[in-house]
Amino acid sequence: MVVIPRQTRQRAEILDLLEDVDEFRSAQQLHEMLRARGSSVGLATVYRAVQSLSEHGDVDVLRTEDGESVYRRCEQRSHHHHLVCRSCGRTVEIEAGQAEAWAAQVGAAHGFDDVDHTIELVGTCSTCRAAAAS
Amino acid sequence: MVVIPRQTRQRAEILDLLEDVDEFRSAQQLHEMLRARGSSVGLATVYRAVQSLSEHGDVDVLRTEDGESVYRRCEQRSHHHHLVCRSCGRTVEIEAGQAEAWAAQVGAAHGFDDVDHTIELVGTCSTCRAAAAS
DNA sequence: CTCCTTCCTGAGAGTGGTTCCCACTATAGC
DNA sequence: GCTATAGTGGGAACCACTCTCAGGAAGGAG
Repeated sequence: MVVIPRQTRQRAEILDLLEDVDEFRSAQQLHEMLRARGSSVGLATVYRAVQSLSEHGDVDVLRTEDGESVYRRCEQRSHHHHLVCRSCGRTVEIEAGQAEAWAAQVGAAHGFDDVDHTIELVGTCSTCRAAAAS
Repeated sequence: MVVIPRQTRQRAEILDLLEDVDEFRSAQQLHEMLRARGSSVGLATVYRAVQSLSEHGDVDVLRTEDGESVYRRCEQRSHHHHLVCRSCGRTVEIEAGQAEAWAAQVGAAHGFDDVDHTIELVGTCSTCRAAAAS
């Protein structure tokens, strides 16, 4: 019942690009980067690709403060969370076992089942802090 | 330097409505509810009101899964988090001291400053679970 | 109470991210 | 190769949200 996406030039190029990028990027940014690389992929195709990739767990999705979806290919394929620099976008993948245990416990205490959690951290990384101080 | 918004019929009606509503609601939903009540307030005004209210900490904002902003007047005016039923929208305000301590600690461990956190929980409440089981 | 400044309101136009439509093209199994 | 089928792309459509700007109301000064 699992549908395997067809292997096309476009998907390959998008995956290649994602390998080279370390920060969360929007579909539009990815599209622009592809064009800058000289490859032509339609914007709609980029949207379809990142969407399908995220459904398969191959990329992670975040929503920015202004509602834009941003994507990133993470090292860890298993469930994890992110600590993102609000200035440069540098991203650290973090384990949140402790916070997740707390979430499950709080949910249970209020009689809730199947509790999903959204946990994301945003801060200023040491590099950007040093740059700002100068 | 704090700007106090002028007191108008529209803002009063929106606040009144928010008092009566217990779930997170979008600006558009609030607008519709106002019209249903017989009061006419422009959609733009609803957007402006909830935005200003949220900036003043009088209402809480959440982003739904599809990127829509939803608003709710909470009991606690101090910082807190939410456990929301994915089926009926029932909302419980929760303390997250434990999770916040964890967030600050993780941030510090990676050299990040001014770490903000987004922590929201979604589950199925006992009432909805019972209803689904029947 | 009245005037006047300033802010608020609202209808519609504009914006921007995302999805849809659909004719065309490329993939993968045979 | 051939064919069925899925993917592609450009533009239109969509939708939440914001802006514009002229008219109206709030509230302080006198």
